[in-house]
Amino acid sequence: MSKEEALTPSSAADRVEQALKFLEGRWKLVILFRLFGGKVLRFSELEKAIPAISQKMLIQQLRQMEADGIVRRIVHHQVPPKVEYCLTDWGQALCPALDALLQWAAARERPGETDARAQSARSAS
Amino acid sequence: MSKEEALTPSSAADRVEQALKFLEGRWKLVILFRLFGGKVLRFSELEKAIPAISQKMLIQQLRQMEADGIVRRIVHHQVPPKVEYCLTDWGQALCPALDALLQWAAARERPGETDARAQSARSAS
DNA sequence: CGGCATCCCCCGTGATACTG
DNA sequence: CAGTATCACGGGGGATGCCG
Repeated sequence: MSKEEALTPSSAADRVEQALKFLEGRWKLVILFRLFGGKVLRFSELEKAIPAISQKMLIQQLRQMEADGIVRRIVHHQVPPKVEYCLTDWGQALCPALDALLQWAAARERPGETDARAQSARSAS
Repeated sequence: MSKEEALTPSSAADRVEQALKFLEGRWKLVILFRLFGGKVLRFSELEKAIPAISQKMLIQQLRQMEADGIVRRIVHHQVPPKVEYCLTDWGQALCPALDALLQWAAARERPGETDARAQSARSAS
């Protein structure tokens, strides 16, 4: 739809580059997948869920995504402190993409589904 | 769908992390979007399409993805040399995900479509 | 034209310790 | 428990030059 504003594919790729900026960073996607599906997790839960990440990185990536409007930070004014994270509506909008990525990842180990690896190296004249 | 094999979300996220490895790198996605839709581009065409990337990075990312079986390298034994790149079948399988990402990127500037930004900061008890 | 090698620098990333 | 601060390191990534 809206072919009139479809512009060239190059522009589309160009536009995506902007959006990609928000997902750059070694842990962004990983975290996002943890929050995938509207889950609300505490800081410590995320830490446990992603053992390989350092506290510093977790905070950093979380903060960035918060600033980008992808994740929401919910502070509970209690003691001990309790902070939860979840996707914003815009972040939720990423779910289809995240899901597609999931499909792809799954397909990788389920040959025949997408019948990859069917091509052979061919060198043109 | 397929709730039975949905296992825990954690496992899913875990699996994705593996697949994500293939897409890590500042330029992978950008390049992929350039090849999106089955396009076959020459090395120099990719260079022009992505001015911000250095030749070194372009080669590097391309080679990695080639090794990962995401893109195919077609060498034309001519002079002057001519090398083309395109997605492998598995790479093509990424298109749905890429497209979803495209949708997301577009939605960012088209509020009302996914009605993002409808939430308000809420601090639990 | 396509691609590799080299040099070099910056920042992303990690480990540790400290605060509220 | 959540988050900050500081230090230190490695390699990601840029610029340049040479080769097939």
